[in-house]
Amino acid sequence: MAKAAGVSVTTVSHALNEATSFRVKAATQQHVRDVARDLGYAPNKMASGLRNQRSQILGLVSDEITTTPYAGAMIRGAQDAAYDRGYVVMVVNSGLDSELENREINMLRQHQVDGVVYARMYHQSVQVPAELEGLPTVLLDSVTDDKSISSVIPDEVGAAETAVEAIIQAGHTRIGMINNIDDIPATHGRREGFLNALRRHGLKHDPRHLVIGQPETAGGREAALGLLGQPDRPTALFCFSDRVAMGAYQAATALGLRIPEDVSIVGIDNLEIIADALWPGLTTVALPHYEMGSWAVHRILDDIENPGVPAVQTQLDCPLIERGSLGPPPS
Amino acid sequence: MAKAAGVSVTTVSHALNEATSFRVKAATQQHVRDVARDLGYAPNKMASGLRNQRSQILGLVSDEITTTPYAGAMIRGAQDAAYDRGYVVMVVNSGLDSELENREINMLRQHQVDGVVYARMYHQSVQVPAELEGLPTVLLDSVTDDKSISSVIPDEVGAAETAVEAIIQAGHTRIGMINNIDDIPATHGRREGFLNALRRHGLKHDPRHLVIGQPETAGGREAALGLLGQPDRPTALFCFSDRVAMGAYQAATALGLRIPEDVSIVGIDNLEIIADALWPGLTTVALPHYEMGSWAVHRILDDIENPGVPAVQTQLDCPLIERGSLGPPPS
DNA sequence: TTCCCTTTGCAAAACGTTTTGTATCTGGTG
DNA sequence: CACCAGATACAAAACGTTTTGCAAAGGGAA
Repeated sequence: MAKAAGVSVTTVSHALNEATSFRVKAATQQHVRDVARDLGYAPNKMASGLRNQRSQILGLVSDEITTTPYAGAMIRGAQDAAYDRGYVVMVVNSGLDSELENREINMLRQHQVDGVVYARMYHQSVQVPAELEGLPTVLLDSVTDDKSISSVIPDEVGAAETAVEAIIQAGHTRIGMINNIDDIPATHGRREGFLNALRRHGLKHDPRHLVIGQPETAGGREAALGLLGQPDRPTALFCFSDRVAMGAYQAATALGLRIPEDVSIVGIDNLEIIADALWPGLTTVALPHYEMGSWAVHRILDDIENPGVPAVQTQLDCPLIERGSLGPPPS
Repeated sequence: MAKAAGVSVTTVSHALNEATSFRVKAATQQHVRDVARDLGYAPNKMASGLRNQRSQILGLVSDEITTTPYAGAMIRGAQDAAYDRGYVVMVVNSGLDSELENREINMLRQHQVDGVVYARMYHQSVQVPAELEGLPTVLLDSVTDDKSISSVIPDEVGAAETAVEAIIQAGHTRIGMINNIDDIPATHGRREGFLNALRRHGLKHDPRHLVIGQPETAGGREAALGLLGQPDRPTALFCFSDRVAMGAYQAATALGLRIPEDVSIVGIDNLEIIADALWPGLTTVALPHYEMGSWAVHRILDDIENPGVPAVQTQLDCPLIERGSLGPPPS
């Protein structure tokens, strides 16, 4: 490249780097750039990274990427954000094998990643592996006790409030909830949001209308069969997730109840492949996977470019996505 | 590191690299390794990559990663394979914007990736971008005219044959198919497999029982409503995809038909989130996304380590996954 | 003309490896 | 004792950048 343009490598570097281009005559700069374009020349990041002690690579380590459809949105959010700021993302996933996870983090370190996004596929509390010590780290869809580490999660309470507010606005007063049986943040947050919304509108909470089940379709089906089988059944069901809501659909169908004429159903996730496929479409609250991925990367780059900015724990909003499963209560 | 062990960097390199360790006394080698372990030292891949002209990084460029749940399995298959062979994967995706795609490929080049897996999220025919010229490339879930490029796709014909064979084994003779309306390889391959299986068993093909629709749940629902509404309705339905099959479930339910007692349904995809959630579970043929991702990476590494091996176009088998939607025909 | 300042370009060092060539030491052989 | 071969360790070069310091050239003022 240098010889092609007939100048020294120094000059090439100066000409190509905005910051130092004052060191070279405008005409020379133009010439160098022209030659570079003609040759399809682009600087070798391994060399510049070596010299600058900065690889412009971010690591993304996640757990089970396979079985969940959320992974795509998070990874894409992260990758888009990285691209916008001139970085690139190395993805690594290790299932639940922490031995493997450590070795993979070690590989990322060998590649001199400038920071790591430590992601979970559903909101949970984690222990940051010691291997990440000393590397800028941001938690994605997870939190930890150490408040010096930034994190981003969905606003679980707010999500549930949004869903239940919409149900109340539609006119319902007997509202049931099918919650998750697992002891995870989403379970508690969504329960709290559900109760908040009821309280805010002075609606009495009937404990028999709040049931728990396995957070899959089968669990939702069973729970909904119980809930909708009662004589004073709820006229609307707020479901822990879209998969649970799908079970509620099945239960309603089995009981001969039409949606939303006889019973309204609202979920959480906005899992398009399910929410769009149900008939009628499922009104639900979206979890901001893309946005969280993007936020995490921006945060880590802020940290890298400006070390020492204080850590922040964020919750992102969850918007209501209306399809057709929420209507007025039967009269 | 060198000074910590009290030897030269040369010796460190030789001691740590299996291949050249004969150059150093066994005792010294052990000592160097001990010190390295204590220090948590690991060689800088940017430096070794620069020296070796080999980054040990693979690029994975894909289209819409967001909206499809297949992405996770393909990426994980690729990443696992890469890890096993000491490589790491940079993921990049560009939607349908080929301008952006080119810039992202360019970034991969700057990072000196040793090869690129060019992936699509559903089986299709592609044009390999000129930017990849000169880089080892393998197509994942896609093919192109250029036979010098290796590729891996699902065996569409075989997948359909597997599904329809199973239906025939269960005793059905009047079998319908809901195919995709789009002109893509999967459409043609699955149609061919359907007809092959019928022919092989001497079953007459009734053209009215082969219909097409949008490849989503709504399309499947409409098509199935038509198919199952006829007096001489098929006793089993082979659906283009699991999403279409879900529509068929809805149609069957609407018509008061039980699955599988009144009508059997078989899909393609093994999209767990749907196939597991349907009630009863959907018997379907799995598309080997994980395996394809893995195959693509192994292929590209074979090519890198042993340049000049001839290209190969592969089709991977698609196994039947039995759940509960296939039974004997009503008597 | 002389001096000095500014502009423009280059040489050299450094980043952390790997590899090649060479020096030193050891021990065995003639 | 002299010599040589093998074993072992090190120095130096190279990979492709960025950055710093320096030199050459150009131009203005005295």
